[in-house]
Amino acid sequence: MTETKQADTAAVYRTDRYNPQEIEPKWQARWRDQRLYEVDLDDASKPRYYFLTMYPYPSGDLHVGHWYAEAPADAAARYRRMRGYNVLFPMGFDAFGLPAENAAVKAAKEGRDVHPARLTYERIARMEEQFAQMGAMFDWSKKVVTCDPEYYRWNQWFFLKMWERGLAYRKESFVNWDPVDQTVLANEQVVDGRGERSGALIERRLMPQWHFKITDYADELLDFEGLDWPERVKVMQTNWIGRSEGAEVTFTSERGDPIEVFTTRPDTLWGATFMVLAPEHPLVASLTSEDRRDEVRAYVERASRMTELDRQAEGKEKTGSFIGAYAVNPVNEQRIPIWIADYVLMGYGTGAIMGVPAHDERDFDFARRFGLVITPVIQPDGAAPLDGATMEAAYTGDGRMVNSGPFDGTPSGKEGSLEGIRRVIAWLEERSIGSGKVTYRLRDWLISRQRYWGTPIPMLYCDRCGLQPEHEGNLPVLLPADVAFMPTGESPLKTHEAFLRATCPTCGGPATRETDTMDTFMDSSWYWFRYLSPHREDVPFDADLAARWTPVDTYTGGIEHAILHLLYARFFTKVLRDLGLVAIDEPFRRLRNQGMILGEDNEKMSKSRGNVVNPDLLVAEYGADAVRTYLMFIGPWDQGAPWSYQGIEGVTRFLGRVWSLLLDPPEAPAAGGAPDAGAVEELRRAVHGAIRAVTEDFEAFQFNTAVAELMTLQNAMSKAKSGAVTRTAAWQDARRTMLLLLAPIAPHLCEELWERLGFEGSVHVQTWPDFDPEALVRDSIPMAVQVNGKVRGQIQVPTDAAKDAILSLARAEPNVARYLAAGEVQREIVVPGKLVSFVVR
RNA sequence: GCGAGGAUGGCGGAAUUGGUAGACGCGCUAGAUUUAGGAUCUAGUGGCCUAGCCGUGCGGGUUCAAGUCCCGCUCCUCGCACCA
Repeated sequence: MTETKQADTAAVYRTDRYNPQEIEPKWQARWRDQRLYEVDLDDASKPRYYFLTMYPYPSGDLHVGHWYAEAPADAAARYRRMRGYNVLFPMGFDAFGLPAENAAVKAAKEGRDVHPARLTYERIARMEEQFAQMGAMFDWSKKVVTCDPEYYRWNQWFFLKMWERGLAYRKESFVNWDPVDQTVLANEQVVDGRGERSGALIERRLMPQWHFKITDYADELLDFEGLDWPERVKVMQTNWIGRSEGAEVTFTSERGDPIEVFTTRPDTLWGATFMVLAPEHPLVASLTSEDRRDEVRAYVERASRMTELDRQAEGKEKTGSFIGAYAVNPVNEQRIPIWIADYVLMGYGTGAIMGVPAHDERDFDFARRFGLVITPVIQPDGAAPLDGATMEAAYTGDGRMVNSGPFDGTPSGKEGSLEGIRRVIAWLEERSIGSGKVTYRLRDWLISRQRYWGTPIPMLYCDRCGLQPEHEGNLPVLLPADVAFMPTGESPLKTHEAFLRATCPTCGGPATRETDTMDTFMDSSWYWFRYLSPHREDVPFDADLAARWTPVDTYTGGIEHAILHLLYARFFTKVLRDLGLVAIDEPFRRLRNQGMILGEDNEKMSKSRGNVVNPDLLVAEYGADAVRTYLMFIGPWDQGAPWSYQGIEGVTRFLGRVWSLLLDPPEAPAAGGAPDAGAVEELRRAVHGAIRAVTEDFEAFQFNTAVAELMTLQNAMSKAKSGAVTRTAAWQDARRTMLLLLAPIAPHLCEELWERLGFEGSVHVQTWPDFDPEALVRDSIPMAVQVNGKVRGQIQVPTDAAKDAILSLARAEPNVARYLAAGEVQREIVVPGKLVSFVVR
């Protein structure tokens, strides 16, 4: 009888080493079958928490970067759920976009037929399988796929609403043309003069394009009040919006044409000795004198042909051309020459500037290059009077106004006193020659793309009625499936007869459909609302659910979206608010960015370098839990780190140790078998210390130290483990706590152990443990003793008895005892667990 | 140039309000086990001229006490950059 029982016990415990390949698929299937992660959005019994991670583009393969983005986020979401929240953690796919279309074009070149839709849905299916391997708690019942007509019809619907409000408009303008991808790009998508995706040199072209009026919201977008966002993201957006305050002043050509300029230094108006217009400025042609015509035309043409990169490559070396005309400076009636130069940009301010070489570095360079007059009008205090003929650089600092008519002597500048600037603006306004003005670097969002694989813009061209919006009832304007991709890369919509043919919603006559599609950033500007009701056909999203579930509590994703996506998403949320669809101003309350995983060689992973780490192989080799744990342990999440195979071996060992630590039968009890009270106390302390530390780490997104704490707990438990200790309640508590704390990180392992140890239910629906502060208090702790900064020894100190500490010290340190006796101790500083210092005279 | 962040062992990285720097892991060393290797376990591991001294990029400062605070530098990463 006894023998049988022992054999049974052994059978339970003898497993078996930790084998993730066996347990992980089992639990993934069970969680799916039990619908463990489906969220009831109407459950009001618990506080709501919306945890969102940026949805991926369906490239067809989950790489380590996806794991790095999603696995720690999943752990954080699981933690939040264990804290008692009803957590929504959805996932979807950003499914429109160029790669799929380019694949189709490439196939067409090779005589094969590949449709982007088929390709995209295949890739999505494959990536969903890979996502399942991660063991994440995504609620797939809320899945959003942006190339589904049920999704993109709402892009079209929003577009129409924005059209009605004047927030969407079509305008001919200079645009960034990507000759490789055969489409225009938003300013945000041009990096160093090259296309963000293709890397091709961007050309400037004048084309009619669709825009969203994001500039209407520039000021509001500068306000990050109440947002818990990384500083650098806020700074990047602020710089991008580029607000500057100044004045708009009207100069006049000799002939009488008004020429507006923008300046941030109206206090330097008296120092304007020339004007510069952008080469594209509309007045250039008419103002240019006969004798300068050829040269000016040549300059304009050269500038227009230049790519953005060429313009930048010119560096500080200024070029320009005098146009043979003069303007009158309205403040002092001075006659000044008008030039054109490409350092003046048509797209910023008014496309024209006043040249104040004495107080602007660029104007100074330009004046020096072309021998123009330099007249100082700001005199720095306590310096020799500035002389335009001998100045070696522009003076951009503060000083007193000189040579400035009624303002002479006024303190002025950007740094200290703004008095001069303020008074000059008031003076300009009185005389109606200028006014205070705020200018932004931000341009309107160019949303049209000359591509097929995107949301068709629901607009029509009618010969009789002109530009007309499609009827709401006719939405969605479907992308035709039967298209032939041309090797040229040109959008097949342009030649698709059935798509082009439409009926004018106003006159009923024939009309032609717009063939441009929308930027895919449109799709990602509102997808988190759609997760709440992904299949509603009557509204883009359930307003009631949106009211309860948004703004998103925590949003995570890559820093590369600091400007593009995040700025558009904020803009769009404000538009939705103004359309009366939501009541919030900001979409994401808390934002956290993960860094990048580099190859083992500390370089960016790339096929050509051969340093790519394949997560599928990692899962096969180490298991998903090990991959998750390692990615969380590898370093601070926002920083990223180089991959290390030795590193993942380390966490694999840790998980294996947890496995055998919790399952293996204890050694035979020592003689007598009474547990050592000190050891039990030490174990309790380790357990509660871990609860406190891991909790804090999860709150702060410090996953690396959370894992480190659990390793420390494992070490403490291994040390404490003995036959006697394992019979105590403290050991039971330690086992349970270890599983609860580790569950968000290594969900499969913990679920398996939870079951094997006979605990109730699923570990993932348990409540996160609280730590007991009492458990952390030591009755006696070692302290270093420091006197006037020198460590003089170590003593055991009862925490609640500073007096005793002094007495102990007095015994240990004769010198201090002497001071004490002499009453010379000024104060003592006792820091529990740290050290004791004494300050003596 | 402007803005943000950073510099800590052989490596990745830890260090509430200033309180015994180097947690945790990797690597390394020794031992146990093993026919051997691997795996696993145990102990050790900042440096040095080792009763002690020196150590957190450099130079000053504040403090009983500085990786942490202040002043002045150097270097690195990222973002923006002729924006008037």
